[in-house]
Amino acid sequence: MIKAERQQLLTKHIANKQSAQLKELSELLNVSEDTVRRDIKELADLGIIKAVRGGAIAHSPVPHHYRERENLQVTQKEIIAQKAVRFVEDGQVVFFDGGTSTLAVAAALRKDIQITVVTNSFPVVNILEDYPSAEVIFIGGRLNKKAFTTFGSETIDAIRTIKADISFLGICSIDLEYGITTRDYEDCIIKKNIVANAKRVIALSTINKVGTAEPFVVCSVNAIDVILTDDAIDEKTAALFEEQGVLIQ
Amino acid sequence: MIKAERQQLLTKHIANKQSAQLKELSELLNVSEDTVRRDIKELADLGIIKAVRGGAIAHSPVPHHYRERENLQVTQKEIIAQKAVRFVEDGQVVFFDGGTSTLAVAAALRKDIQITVVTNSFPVVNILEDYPSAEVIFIGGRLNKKAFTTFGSETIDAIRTIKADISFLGICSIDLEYGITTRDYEDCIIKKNIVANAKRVIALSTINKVGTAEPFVVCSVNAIDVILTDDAIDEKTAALFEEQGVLIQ
DNA sequence: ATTATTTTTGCATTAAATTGCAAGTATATG
DNA sequence: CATATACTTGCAATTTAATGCAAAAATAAT
Repeated sequence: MIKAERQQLLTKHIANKQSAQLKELSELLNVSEDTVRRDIKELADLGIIKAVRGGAIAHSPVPHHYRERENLQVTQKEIIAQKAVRFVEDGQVVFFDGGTSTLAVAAALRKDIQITVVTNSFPVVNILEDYPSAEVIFIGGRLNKKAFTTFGSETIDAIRTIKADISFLGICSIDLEYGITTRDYEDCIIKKNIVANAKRVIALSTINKVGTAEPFVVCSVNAIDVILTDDAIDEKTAALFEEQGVLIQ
Repeated sequence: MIKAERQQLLTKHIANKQSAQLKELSELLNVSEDTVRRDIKELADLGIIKAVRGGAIAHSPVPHHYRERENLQVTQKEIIAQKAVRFVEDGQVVFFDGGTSTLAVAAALRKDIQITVVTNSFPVVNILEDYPSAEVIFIGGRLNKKAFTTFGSETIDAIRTIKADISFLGICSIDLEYGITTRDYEDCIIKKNIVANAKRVIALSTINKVGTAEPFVVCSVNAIDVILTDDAIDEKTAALFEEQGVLIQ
């Protein structure tokens, strides 16, 4: 049996049984437990199943709570957030996109800030509940249970009626040639409308997302006003971004 | 059985039974009480269940910060909620007003229910995030940081565009003569529009709210289809309500 | 076809995690 | 206060994971 075939079988088995042990898989696939372990690791790296001690389990369909994922790259996001809050001034209308980067920015705002926040992200609202002087406008729509945001035509319509002073945009991928791109279609449409309706767009991107591209195009690089990253970008690339009229920090 | 599988089982068991003791879990999972204790600790650290002396209990479906007001009348609200869920059927569009009574109803829905929920209440969304088959439409607007709901003209506009099969209305005060009334003006406007746009209005009221009145009038009693209370109402009053075409339970 | 190169696989060794037990400590309950 | 119950801690036995290495298989190059 070829490796790919074996891994397909393994995946299917996990999908049916929800979980499986090394020994059981080793017997089923007629290979050593080491090989099963390696297969599991490969499939887990691709996000297809989840490797656990003793075997593998199916990926949980819905995350328990969005706070779980908040822990990824906390320090990098903190760096970006500190850069970002300097752009926010009292009296402004500020839009927060979904995602953990923008969430970190919201959490980094000083408690007494007097701004109007517009968002379609439930986690952002959770943070800002405790900010007495921040007026919060929530953009309604259909609930995305994975991202904890709203989406759909109502959301789009609402975004179009508000022209924010600053819009913080969480970035999936950004590239000089391809612009800003996302993996998710609905997310792309939302971001497109955010960009189109903001006076100033500030994109938040960890350095490893720079120079990558995804299927759905949000906008070209020159539609962005500022890009904030967690680390210094090499001078050559920085110059190329600045040629496009983008401030990169 | 591998650890991950065992912990999944434990989680499920707690979710069903709401609580469990060490011995019981030890027998169910065929491991020592020490191991159960360690599993509980791990799951508790992830926030999935809550460890207590002697075993574990389910996390309250309502997040902590919403719970301040929940202290009072939990059992009464549970009684109302159990009455309420019987009115909900798969395929319906159901509106949930803000407030703890309606929240209790949302929490009492069975996990696999297939309905479309419309609400302007953040706590309701928090509950329904874990309901895989429930489509959730959130009504946007300005954030009310005390009630954790949205309000304002956008909210009203959105409510007007949706005609729910059932609307659950949390009641401040209800009286045969004065009808349904509230203390808060904005809340009154919201409720007014909910009542005007629902096919069937189910009002939720603890018995002590019957026969009281507040400044702002939502609607007269005959605009309500059903009133659910936590205790039997005296027959004379009940008859008077039923004269107005209201089913009272 | 033959050789070289890469990939895959299984095994041995080492490192790490899990588990149950026991002794001591803390907490509840009458 | 006394007693029972539950919790903590350390430890040893067992299981599982990671790593390096060599043989086998597959693939590419000649």
